[in-house]
Amino acid sequence: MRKKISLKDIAKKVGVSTALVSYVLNNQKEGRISKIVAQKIRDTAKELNYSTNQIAKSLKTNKTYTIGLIVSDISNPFSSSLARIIEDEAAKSDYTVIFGSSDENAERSFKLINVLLDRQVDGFIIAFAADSEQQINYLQGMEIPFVLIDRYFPGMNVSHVAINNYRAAYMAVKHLIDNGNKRIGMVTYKSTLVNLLDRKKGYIGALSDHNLLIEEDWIKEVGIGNNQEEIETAFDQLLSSPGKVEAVLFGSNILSTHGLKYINKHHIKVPDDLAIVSFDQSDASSLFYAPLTHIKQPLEEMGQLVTNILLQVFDKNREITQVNMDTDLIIGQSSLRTPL
Amino acid sequence: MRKKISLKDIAKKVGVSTALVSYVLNNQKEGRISKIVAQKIRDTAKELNYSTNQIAKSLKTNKTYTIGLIVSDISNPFSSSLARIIEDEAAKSDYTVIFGSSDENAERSFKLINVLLDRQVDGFIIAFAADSEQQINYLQGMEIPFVLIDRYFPGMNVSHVAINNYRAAYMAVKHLIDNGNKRIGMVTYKSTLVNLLDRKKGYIGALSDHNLLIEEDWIKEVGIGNNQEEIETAFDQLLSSPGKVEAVLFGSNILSTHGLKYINKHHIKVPDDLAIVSFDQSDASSLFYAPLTHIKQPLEEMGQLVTNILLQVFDKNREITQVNMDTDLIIGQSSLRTPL
DNA sequence: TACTTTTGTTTAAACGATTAAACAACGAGC
DNA sequence: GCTCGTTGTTTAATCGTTTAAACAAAAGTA
Repeated sequence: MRKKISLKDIAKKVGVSTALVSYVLNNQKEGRISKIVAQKIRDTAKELNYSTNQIAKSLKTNKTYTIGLIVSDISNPFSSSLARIIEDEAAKSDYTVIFGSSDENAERSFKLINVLLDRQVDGFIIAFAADSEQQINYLQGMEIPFVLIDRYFPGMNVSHVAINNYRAAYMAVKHLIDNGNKRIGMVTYKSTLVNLLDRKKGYIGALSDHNLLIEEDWIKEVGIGNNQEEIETAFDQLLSSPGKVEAVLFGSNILSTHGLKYINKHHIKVPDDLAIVSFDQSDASSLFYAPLTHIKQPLEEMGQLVTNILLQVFDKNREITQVNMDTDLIIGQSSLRTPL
Repeated sequence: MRKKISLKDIAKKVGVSTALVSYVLNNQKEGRISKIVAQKIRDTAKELNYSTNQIAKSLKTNKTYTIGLIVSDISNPFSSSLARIIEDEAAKSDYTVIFGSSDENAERSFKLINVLLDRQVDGFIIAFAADSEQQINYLQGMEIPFVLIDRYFPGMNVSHVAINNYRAAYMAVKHLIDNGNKRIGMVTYKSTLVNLLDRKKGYIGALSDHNLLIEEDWIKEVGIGNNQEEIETAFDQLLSSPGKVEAVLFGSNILSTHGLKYINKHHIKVPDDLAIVSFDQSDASSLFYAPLTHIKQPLEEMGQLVTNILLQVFDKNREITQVNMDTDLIIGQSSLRTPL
């Protein structure tokens, strides 16, 4: 790689000190610098196509204008959509984003954090895996700014942006109940992540408030690196009489995609044989014959908010902000049983 | 943010110079350094939880171990899958990835490149937008390593990893022809990108080699920031008699997703009323009632290869490597017309 | 005229690492 | 005892910026 033009090069060409060049190019000491020299410096900078070496600048200023983003898996649409929103929002304030995928693995996430710390990121936006409390303590110990996205850890005094999972699940199940379903199951992840537990609680809460049966067997939990197979057995069980469910709530878009595949394969009639509501949708669901009723997360707002909270922390606003946004329930055919 | 431990801190604590600490921690001057002191330095480094300030190291060594990745849109599954593969492959060699989305816009891409250059990335992996020849010249002028992914520009002496688009389209259309289709349309992007033009050429080549009609009106080109609407009118035209097509080739997974939505909405019978083949699939297509026949790009190999080519260039292997990989045609129901 | 201020610019240290070169102490060889 | 080579460590420059402080010259004030 050809060597880049430095302040020194400009200084030499104009015949001044690098300090003066730096002052001019950063618009500092305005009024103290002769207009003629300033203009000459600016012209030469442009002529030589100068641009700052951010590495050097960062070393001096201890600021990299870089945000570390740790998601579960960047190839997952939820993560990548978020990444795009964060990228755009960060760019507005001249920040760039370095990312890494943790695969819901606390150890991997810890490694990533350290790699990014060595690179002196100014702060983090993190979707922590389960059991990451000590990583939170670690980051707090270093006093490095960070904001959680999607996930939250009760009892930990940390900023986060997520949705109101209890309410979302509650509304979804209530909707199913309102539409005549009584035997309602849920397919979710086996996980100790509080956002997922809240979804389960919301599901149970709605059933309980409406005096409906809560059956252990109707809550199916699959592994996080979930495979179609696990979903298949879960469904085999949910749909086998006796104890067959009439409706099911999916805990994520990936789960519902797998579920819909099963449903397609076994020619189950939605919503008449089985009513469905899901957390999030995917491109996939738009192709399902019965448009999917789903909980819609305000991803755009969430991504922008989480970025801006982090930027505010950079500006020394050290308050803790914990936001659990409300979601909309988008009603499609998949949950609207044909009246008899 | 709490100040990080530096070499100086270790040096002071152990009572040696920073140089010695640096040598020890980098395993240099082995055999020259007393084992006792070396051990003491290592212990203290661990005790103080030292880790390198990459920014300082980069400034001195002029190497950031960072790869700039410019994709069309990180929230698009093709890009994000690729990003994940590149992330993993780069991590194996201790590189991190900074990304940006160009939105197929050459100007945006140019800005991104400069932002990443200021951050001293060691090289780029880029899916250039159309009309980016001068950006290629720009990068070559600075002698900064870069490799193109997915896209290529004939006549430019640049490394790239992509697929053999002509062959892929040719095989897809041949498959349709072999299955009895004669009136075959194509839905693609309006673009001067050579990879897309090659797809069109492959489509035309196959038709021509089999002495089939090539109708201008059967090639529908939609804008890149494509919307469902454009696809709808394209399909309205393709499927209106006279001149109705029997089969269609989609130029990308996004296009086919939109197309499948249309097909669902209008209750078109696939493959009997319309046979379909697509470039790439998505989660979406797996939910379509007729499993989608599609051209499968070897994304994993491509991502790994492009990363490794770049890493090789870093190691002063300055050869140009241009790879157009072969694709597989995955045959599903969507193209297999029921024999009469 | 002799000061203080203002204006315009330079000096030099610093950020945290790397690394060639210098240096000191010691043992070996003759 | 003198030189030389080896071993172990330090010195100091450097990467490209930033920035407080110093400085010099010109302008203002009394």
